[in-house]
Amino acid sequence: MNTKTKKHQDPAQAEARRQQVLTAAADCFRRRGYHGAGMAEISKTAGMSPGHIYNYFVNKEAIIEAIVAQNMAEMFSMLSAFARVEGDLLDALVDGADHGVEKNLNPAYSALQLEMLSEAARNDKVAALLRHADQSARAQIKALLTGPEGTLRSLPDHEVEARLELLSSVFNGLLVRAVLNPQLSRHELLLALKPWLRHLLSA
Amino acid sequence: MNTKTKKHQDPAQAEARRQQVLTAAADCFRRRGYHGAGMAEISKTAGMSPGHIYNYFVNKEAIIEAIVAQNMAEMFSMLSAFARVEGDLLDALVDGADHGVEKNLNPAYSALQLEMLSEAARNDKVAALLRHADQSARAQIKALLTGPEGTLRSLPDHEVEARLELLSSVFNGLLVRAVLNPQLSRHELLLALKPWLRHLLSA
Amino acid sequence: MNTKTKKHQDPAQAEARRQQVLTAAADCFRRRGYHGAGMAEISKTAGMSPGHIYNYFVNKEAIIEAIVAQNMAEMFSMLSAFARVEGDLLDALVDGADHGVEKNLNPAYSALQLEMLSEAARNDKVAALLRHADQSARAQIKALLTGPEGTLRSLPDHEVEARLELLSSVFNGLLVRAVLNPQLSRHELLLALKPWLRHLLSA
Amino acid sequence: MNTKTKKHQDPAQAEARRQQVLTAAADCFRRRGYHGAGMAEISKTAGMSPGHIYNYFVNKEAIIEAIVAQNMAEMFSMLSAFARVEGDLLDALVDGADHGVEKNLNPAYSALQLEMLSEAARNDKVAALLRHADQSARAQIKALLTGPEGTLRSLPDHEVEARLELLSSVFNGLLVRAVLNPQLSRHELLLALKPWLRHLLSA
DNA sequence: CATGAATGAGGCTTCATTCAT
DNA sequence: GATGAATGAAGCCTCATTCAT
Repeated sequence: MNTKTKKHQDPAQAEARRQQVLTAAADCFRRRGYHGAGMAEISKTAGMSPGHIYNYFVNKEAIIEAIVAQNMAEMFSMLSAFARVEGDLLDALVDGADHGVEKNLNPAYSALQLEMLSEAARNDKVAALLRHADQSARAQIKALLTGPEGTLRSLPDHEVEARLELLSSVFNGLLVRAVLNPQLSRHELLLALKPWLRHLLSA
Repeated sequence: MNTKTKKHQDPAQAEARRQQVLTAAADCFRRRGYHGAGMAEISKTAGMSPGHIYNYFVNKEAIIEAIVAQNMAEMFSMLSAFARVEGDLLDALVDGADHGVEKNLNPAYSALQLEMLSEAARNDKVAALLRHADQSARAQIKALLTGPEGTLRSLPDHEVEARLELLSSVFNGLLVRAVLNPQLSRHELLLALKPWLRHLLSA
Repeated sequence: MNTKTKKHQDPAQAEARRQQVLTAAADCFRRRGYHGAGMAEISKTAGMSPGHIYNYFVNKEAIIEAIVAQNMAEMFSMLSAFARVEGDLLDALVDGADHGVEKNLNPAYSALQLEMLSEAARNDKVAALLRHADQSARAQIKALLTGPEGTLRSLPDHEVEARLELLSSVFNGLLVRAVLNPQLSRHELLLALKPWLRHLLSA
Repeated sequence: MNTKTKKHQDPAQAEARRQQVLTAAADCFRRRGYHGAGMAEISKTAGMSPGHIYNYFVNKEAIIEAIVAQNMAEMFSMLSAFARVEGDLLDALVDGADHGVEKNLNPAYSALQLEMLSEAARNDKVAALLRHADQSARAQIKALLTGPEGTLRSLPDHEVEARLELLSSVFNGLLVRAVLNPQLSRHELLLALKPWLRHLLSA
């Protein structure tokens, strides 16, 4: 519903402009934080006037909401890929860890994600979006693991839930690790992570 | 060096005042976030005038730095307790998970911690403090686990490091889970967490 | 001179467009006030693009000026009607009070009129137009009343002027009453007004 | 309730500051209109920083509301004076016309009043205040005129109401006359007004 | 003629910080 | 030590106006 606040004559170009703003804003939020980044800076980064941004977003808040929504969509499509995987699901998931670690440890990604998380503490809309994204992601993985060929199909629900929570916790934790230990070696972490992951995702 | 920027006549009372501010500020930051909390609110919560706060802190920034430093000290003393534990260290650590989960899932704690983490992304001083705290904590646990009676004393260093990193990641991740899944059942999480923890901390 | 700042190919259509804008603008000014109404809203109401309005008016200010000028013309033609009246002039004037009361108490008319009056306090052009309109109107009535068959033809000029001023005052005051007492009963007001009016317009 | 948004240590000085702002704002509103006057100009006129104004008024709107309220109070106390008059009430009222004419024809007073009236068209709070003031004023006069010694005590209510409405209309109309005919001679107007007034206020 | 995307100055308001008392 | 009145820079946002198409 946010995507079409105003009707634009050329929706394609309008969408491009919207993206310009989102990209610029994400960049600014990473560098200065949500509160630290001013609309002036965002507009300069986006290569457009401050006033014009308001043709695409009603608010500064609407911008971070759109970024959250976009992140949500990306994660969704990433997870959907597993549903279409050929061969062993478990292997695919464990192999996917490489990508997950890389992504979450990326300082830019981590910074923006933490920014949104702390904004969630005082902005209910952002919180709701993030929670919805998280819940959907967990639901998707759960469906895979408890489906007809899922490795956890025989486990009681609460056990599955707890494991997913643990899984989420580790990957979410990497966002924090990216800040607290930037030198962290991805390689050695994965060496310890993968066996545990395989264990966690098996009955 | 921050503690004594100016000489106070009665250092004891001065320290008490400082604490008043820190407690009040931490409270406000939790509720409103670092940027959301104003000096006016902090000063009212602390029961002192806004102007007076500047006798103890040069900046609003200096306040959050002091809070970070304080958190560091607390974590330190908590970990030190394990060094003095009687009986099996592994049992003690695994049992300590209850407390760790409870603490990190606490919304107020989580909110403040995330606030500091995202502040770290753009405030080097805060980042340095947090990293130092994190490193010290890991070093302390590492010392316990690789000491003469440590369960991991026979493992290669990089393996120990990776496991500690994983351990940190899970607990740090709980800060995020507190936001994304506030209904999360501590009990069931612990049921899944403890066996894994025991495994991680054993050779 | 405002009407033809730029040459338009088809003057007839140009004039129609101008009217579209004036009608739309008057409507918006009534509902939102001069400052409250934006060019965007006016252009939408007028069914034309914001940019295009500037082909007919150099300014937003020019629009309200044109509205004032138009009002002036309307009042002129209304008063001219009395000059052509058959039968007793006094009766015609007193009967005209119905229409005058109705018009001035109309909230939409009153709102726009007050808007223009307060704009006049700081916009000399608007002030000049309004004064010219007022003066012309009074001159017209004066001519009627002091003409060969006028009821006031024997009174000294200053007395006539004072009575006209009083007359104007009452009707102008209705604009204010429309705001301050919207429930005001036209009927009962007229009952008290008409005798006085007849008295005022007789020697 | 507006008077005490925040507690001030020295209420006397606080009230003085409030008055400074009100006086300055009324001045600016007269010269530039409510929308035309910026907080910057008001603050400069009031001899205080823009930010500080917000210690006394939550809003720009609250300022005009306070001005309206103040006007209301003034009118109240003026009318109350008639209640305590010795001698003939009718004479007192008719004599009071001098003051009423002088006041309403004053360009500064008229400008501000018209500003508030047109603001009332789109600001319900302002409208409510103005209507309340007007109603109270009429009620006060009505009480005098229909009291035990009132000249209109024998008239039916609707007749009294209509006459008061007419009375209000004439004086309100002077606000408009001040704009439309600034040269208007007070003296000659009064000559025509007073007899009519005496007639209107007698049975 | 007509559009509407784009501009950017300026408006209201907040808030960390200072300083006279 | 302690206050809180006062500051003013900076933030978000609006809107009259322009101009490429």
